[in-house]
Amino acid sequence: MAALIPVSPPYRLDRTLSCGQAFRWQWQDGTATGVFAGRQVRLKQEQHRIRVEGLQKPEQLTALQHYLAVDEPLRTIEETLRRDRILRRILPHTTGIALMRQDPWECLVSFVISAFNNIPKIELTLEKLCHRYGGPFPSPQTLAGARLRELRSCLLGYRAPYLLEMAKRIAAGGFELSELADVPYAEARKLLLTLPGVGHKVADCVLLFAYGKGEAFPVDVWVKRAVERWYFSGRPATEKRIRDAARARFGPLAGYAQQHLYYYIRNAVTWQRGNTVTRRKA
DNA sequence: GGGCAGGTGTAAT
DNA sequence: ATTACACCTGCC
Repeated sequence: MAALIPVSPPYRLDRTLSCGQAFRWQWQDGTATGVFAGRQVRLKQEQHRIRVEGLQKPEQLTALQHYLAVDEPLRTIEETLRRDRILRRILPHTTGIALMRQDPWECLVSFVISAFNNIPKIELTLEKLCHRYGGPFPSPQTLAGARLRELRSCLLGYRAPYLLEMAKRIAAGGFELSELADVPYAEARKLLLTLPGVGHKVADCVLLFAYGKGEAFPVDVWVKRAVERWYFSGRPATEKRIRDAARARFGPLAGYAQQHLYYYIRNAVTWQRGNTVTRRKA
């Protein structure tokens, strides 16, 4: 049984799902496959709507709409971003990206794993975690009861203790993820930084991709390169300087600016080198 | 086979 | 506040 989600331009499902904010959607033949609400789901955009296969209940569809952020005012957002002369040049290649509203716990785990790692292995690790601990995604309680050795067998490497300690703290009620939603960006960031394995970059990813805090500007190696090249005349700049500059320039749309810069520089490199992006085989 | 890959923790300045 | 260095492990 298929359902339809209406979308308005310039929303683009392909760019939204493959701009680095979510790791668990596989894309092939114009269709995205992934897990949502505990079910295998297939998504395909047909002009002004998204065809959804795999969901039964109306409330699951509503939740999916929320997750995909199809209601984001992208037209207005991109219009504002185009006032920046760099983004004005980039946007034709990146238009349609929406910041999703992911589950905070899943997002947190995903990006702790992402540190000093590569994308195929991050995806593989998440798959192994879900497979070994069952469910659509292992809860804090489940991971809190896991054995360190067992976690390591999911390719977590040195990150396994971080995940275990984080899960224990959250499961024991020592850190309430849901409460961060109402906490302002700066304070929520400080709180996230107290978790093991969470540094500036991961904290900003979670604040942006799960809590919708638009001031967040995650600086990874790619965004660093992009900002140095296009905003600092090719001069090296510290991570903090880059973040401060971004917040000053883009304010609450810093996160959107980051997504467009990231998506563009990653793909530009790919285009130059001739389609050598490493994607894990299905 | 050696180096690389979406940073973070730790120690020292 | 800023900087240097080690780090699991699969993959190219």
